[in-house]
Amino acid sequence: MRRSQLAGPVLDVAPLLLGTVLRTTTAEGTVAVRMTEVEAYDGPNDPGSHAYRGQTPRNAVMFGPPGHLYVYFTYGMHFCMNVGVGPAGTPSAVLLRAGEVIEGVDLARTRRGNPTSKSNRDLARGPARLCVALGIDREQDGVDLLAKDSPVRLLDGPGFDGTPSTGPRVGLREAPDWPWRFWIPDDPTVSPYRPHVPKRRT
DNA sequence: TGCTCGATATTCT
DNA sequence: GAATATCGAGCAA
Repeated sequence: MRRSQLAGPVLDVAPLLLGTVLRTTTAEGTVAVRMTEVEAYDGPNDPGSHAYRGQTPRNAVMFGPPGHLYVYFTYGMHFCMNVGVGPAGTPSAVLLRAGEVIEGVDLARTRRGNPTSKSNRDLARGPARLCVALGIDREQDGVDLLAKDSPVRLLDGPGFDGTPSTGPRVGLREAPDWPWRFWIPDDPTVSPYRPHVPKRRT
């Protein structure tokens, strides 16, 4: 993966990220994940995007140059991670939804809090789980994924060679029918589809 | 197996 | 005040 590739239209870039390897290195050790599921968010044209209503302190990274990490905190409890794509000033991003842990499995299991009873496929199955397994939080917001000394790196690699499956994005209120979710067909680490359900108050 | 519910940052109304 | 790009514990059937 090169930065020039990430500068393209988000719907072209999103499937390219399938099968690529993301590696984090911290004092605890190294964890690497092969991406199996992503979603595209097309900045100002997409009512489901955090950037749809303009720049805020939280989403500022999406407005910068491509190849930087956008991390946000949601539901009072969870982190999710995106790769900023498109040229600077275009706030498009690809949400990383799921992956397969291929390096540092023991550390990932420890971070997920259950070293024995969960199978490996659940370690990074879902965007919040992916962040936990990789040790991602707001500290990593804005890091350059293509810099050699970065704590979070998108590695150069072949990526997924086949035809990705597509479908509606998960859990969105706005534009739930746009098929901007991409995943590797038949991969067991792809997260289950959950439609948006409005929260009920008492 | 399939539901309801809580955790509470950030943004929007 | 209310909704949200979520997850998993706890409970009913």
